[in-house]
Amino acid sequence: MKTVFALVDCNNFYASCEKLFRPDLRDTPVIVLSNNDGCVVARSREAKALGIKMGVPVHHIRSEIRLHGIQLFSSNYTLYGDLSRRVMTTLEALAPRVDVYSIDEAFLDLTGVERAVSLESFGRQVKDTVVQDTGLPVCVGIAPTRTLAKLANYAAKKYRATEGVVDLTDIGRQRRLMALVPVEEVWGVGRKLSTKLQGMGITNALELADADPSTLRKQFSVVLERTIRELNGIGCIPWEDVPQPKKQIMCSRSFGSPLKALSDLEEAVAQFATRATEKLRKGEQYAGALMVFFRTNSFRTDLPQYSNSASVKLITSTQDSRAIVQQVLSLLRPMYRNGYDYAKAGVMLSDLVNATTIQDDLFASASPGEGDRAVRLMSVIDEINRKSRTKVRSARQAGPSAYAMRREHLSPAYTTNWTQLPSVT
DNA sequence: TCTGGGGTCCTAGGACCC
DNA sequence: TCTGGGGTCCTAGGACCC
Repeated sequence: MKTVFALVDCNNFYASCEKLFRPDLRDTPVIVLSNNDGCVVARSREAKALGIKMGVPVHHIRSEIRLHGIQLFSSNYTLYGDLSRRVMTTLEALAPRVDVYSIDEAFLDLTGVERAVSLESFGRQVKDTVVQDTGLPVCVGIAPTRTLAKLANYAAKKYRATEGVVDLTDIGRQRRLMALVPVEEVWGVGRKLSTKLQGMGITNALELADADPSTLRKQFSVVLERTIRELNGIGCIPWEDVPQPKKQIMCSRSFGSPLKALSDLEEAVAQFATRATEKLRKGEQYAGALMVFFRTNSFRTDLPQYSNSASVKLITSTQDSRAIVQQVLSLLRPMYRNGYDYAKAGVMLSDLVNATTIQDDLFASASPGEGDRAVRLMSVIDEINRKSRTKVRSARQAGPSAYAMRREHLSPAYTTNWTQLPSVT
């Protein structure tokens, strides 16, 4: 049976989430900002039409914001995460297999669907059901491979006549569309690669599809070879039946205002280490290595710059916040230099393993039972932190206000906090 | 004044071994 | 002038994704 994928992708996801609870903004241009209200990370249809670009620093577009009355929102990941779950739940009821690819998109397995109903009408059903259940608009691209489904979704978004659904299972249709799509729009072809490809005369998706895969593999990499095959309808990215465990966990932030003192940086990285370890325990994993980094603001070329990072392999894999915080701090201290404005820092946990593959430290001095006690302590802390507003934390972690993120345009937690439910008046 | 955060995969090149 | 060869493992960094 022919494999068929659908890619369902929410339209302007973060901006749509914000508009969902603000019907008064229905036709108003809306943009959502990154952490610290730094860059534009999402734009409503109206904001795109005004030429607001993805990723621009918000202070570069102050005049457009004033001129057009663009509404700003600080990113509200609690809200987006909750609405994302609702969308995915709806999709899981519609298709036998759903692969959640990111917060706002998922691949559906539509293999065999065609025997019951046309793919296009199934796509419309998906789109209508999601908007009915969640209020969020989506587009649906249908094709024999993931890369072509991405392309179909691109067309569904770009061409209004499609009404948000494109069935790209027909080869003639694939080729006609590919001839219209610039090569940089192909999934897996980024800025660097598209510049090089254009230099070779490959400017659209069709020219890439018709290029020789093994030649381009030698010149670039196996990734591009796979992309070419996928454009030709040969699937190279199969279904994963078991979700793959994470391989690394990152926690990093830019600071709302720069930090100078070692003690401030210590507080920050201790907090990142703690949060990263919480994620680790949530996935029931143990870290075998960790890395800490920090840096000044590289955009401030007028200021002295310094950045550094260090990593260490742990003798015993752990999920104990105290051990990880202690390691992170002992890496940080010798790298610290006085006299700089530090703008960002982070902690990365890697070499992640699950409990059954964990290897004990032959030379560990801990008495029997020590490990169990640590595990119990951590799970009690996690439980308290889940339930309570006042967090339990180690003495090293910063209090909530030490270097608070700028979030001047934050919307309420409409769906996850009883006190912030939307009200109808 | 002000420029995000969190991931994955692949490759090249060095270290080491016989 | 000529400077072994080939395998494995690991790491850092690049490129991509959303």
